Amino acid sequence: MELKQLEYFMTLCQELHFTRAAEKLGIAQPSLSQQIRLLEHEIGTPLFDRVGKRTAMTDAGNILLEHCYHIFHELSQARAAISELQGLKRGSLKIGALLTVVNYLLPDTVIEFHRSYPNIELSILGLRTGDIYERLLQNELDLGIVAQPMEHDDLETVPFLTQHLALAAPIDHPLVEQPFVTLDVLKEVPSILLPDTYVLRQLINDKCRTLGFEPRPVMEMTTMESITNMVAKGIGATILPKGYLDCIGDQSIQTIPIQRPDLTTEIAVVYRKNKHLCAASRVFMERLISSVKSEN
DNA sequence: TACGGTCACGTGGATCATCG
DNA sequence: CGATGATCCACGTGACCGTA
Repeated sequence: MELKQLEYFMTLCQELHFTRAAEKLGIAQPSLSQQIRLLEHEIGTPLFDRVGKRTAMTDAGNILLEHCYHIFHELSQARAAISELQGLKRGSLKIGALLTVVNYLLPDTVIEFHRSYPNIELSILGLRTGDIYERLLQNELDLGIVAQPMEHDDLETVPFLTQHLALAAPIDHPLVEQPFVTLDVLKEVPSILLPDTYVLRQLINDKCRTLGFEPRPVMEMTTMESITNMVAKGIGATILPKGYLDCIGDQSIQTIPIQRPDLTTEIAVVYRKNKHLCAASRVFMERLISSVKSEN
């Protein structure tokens, strides 16, 4: 059964005359007869009584007509809903972002986006890099925000920020007098770091290895918030994104730049190549990138 | 990407049935 | 019996699909 046949059927119901209905539809009369016959064949019962030259609707025809009104109404509703979606009036947007960027990189963009498009349902999930890639590939996320993006055939990557890492030490620590530190500092100072399943920690490990040592933190914790709490309490120092440290502005913590080597991570938006990038995803991505660029 | 086969659909003419 | 309208049938056209 095709929509075209239902359209022909509805016109014939209005006219109850094959020739006039065909003229109204802009087709030849035999075509109309043929399509109505196909429809009747598919349904398995006559929709019209042909009594001589008179055409009248059967009970089955009346029932189908009633349903046709619903079908075409639903269709017009669907068209309206889709056009609203394209106009960002409704819909949903699911973003998976690294825990290390959720707290300080996204809030401004999220707030601004929500104010502009309050009817878009926004989900921001703090996830680890591997989970972000996995969920993107399973179509569970619209956008992913990752550090140190990897190449993947099915994923598009848009780098938008080079994030500098810095040492965070308790305010009364002797190191805070120095204008900068080198990574060797991790050899002497007790440190609190993310576990080595985290991209940020892997980066620190790699850089330390090039300097000929392995970092030995006194404590490992999975959230940046808990790590900075420990630093503020004087347990040790840590290495975290400078942007995050500036953002929390904890008075009991001093941020010291790291030099030789510079420690940076590339932050990127990632999305599926073959998936239609909806208007909400596109707008969010553009706003995030422009907000980060205006701050740097 | 070009080509050929298949299929669905529309058209026009012929035919049939019915009405006045 | 002529006018009108529905159906049948052959044919043309375009879309789609598989293949080289």
